[in-house]
Amino acid sequence: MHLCRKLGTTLLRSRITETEAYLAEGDAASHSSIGVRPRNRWMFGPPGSLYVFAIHARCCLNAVTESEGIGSAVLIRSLEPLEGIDLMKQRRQREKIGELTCGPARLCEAYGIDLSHNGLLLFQRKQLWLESPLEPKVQATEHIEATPRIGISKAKELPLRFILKGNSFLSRSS
DNA sequence: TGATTGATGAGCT
DNA sequence: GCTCATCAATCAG
Repeated sequence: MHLCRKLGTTLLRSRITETEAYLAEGDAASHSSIGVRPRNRWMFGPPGSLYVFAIHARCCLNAVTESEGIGSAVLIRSLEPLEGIDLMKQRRQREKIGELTCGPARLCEAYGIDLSHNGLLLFQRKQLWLESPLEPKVQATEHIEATPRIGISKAKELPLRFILKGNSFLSRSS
């Protein structure tokens, strides 16, 4: 899918290349595992809403997946920039395209996403939304692969990170 | 070898 | 329990 963002008069569009799933049950790494708290309450919102959390003075973006009250979401970890690249460079203070949106906190900075976007509904297509591209979603040289998640200390073994293998816009090389 | 990043964890209430 | 930014890991030069 493409992640689209209206920022002033500029349209940002990028292809999602890497995500991680965080489950409602049996997942110690999931923020929802401790129950509803002020910090994580947006993770229990309706499907298609946003859960944005702050970590190390930065933000990370999740899309809530399950029904309201369940507490399951997908962390967007990396993007391949397609449109609005100049604005992303400006926001990130970086010239290299590979440093704009590769990494969960990087893409939030490039897209201007912060805690104020918590609860935003993706399907309302206002500030932030998803679009299904017309061209093939996965190129012939790519395929989706599941790997263990990155940067967590609990439930490391679960294969809940999904990458577009063959695409260079991932949060980590390999 | 220096910079950047980050589903944490120390410290305070 | 909540706030808020460390420093280890990883990557770029």
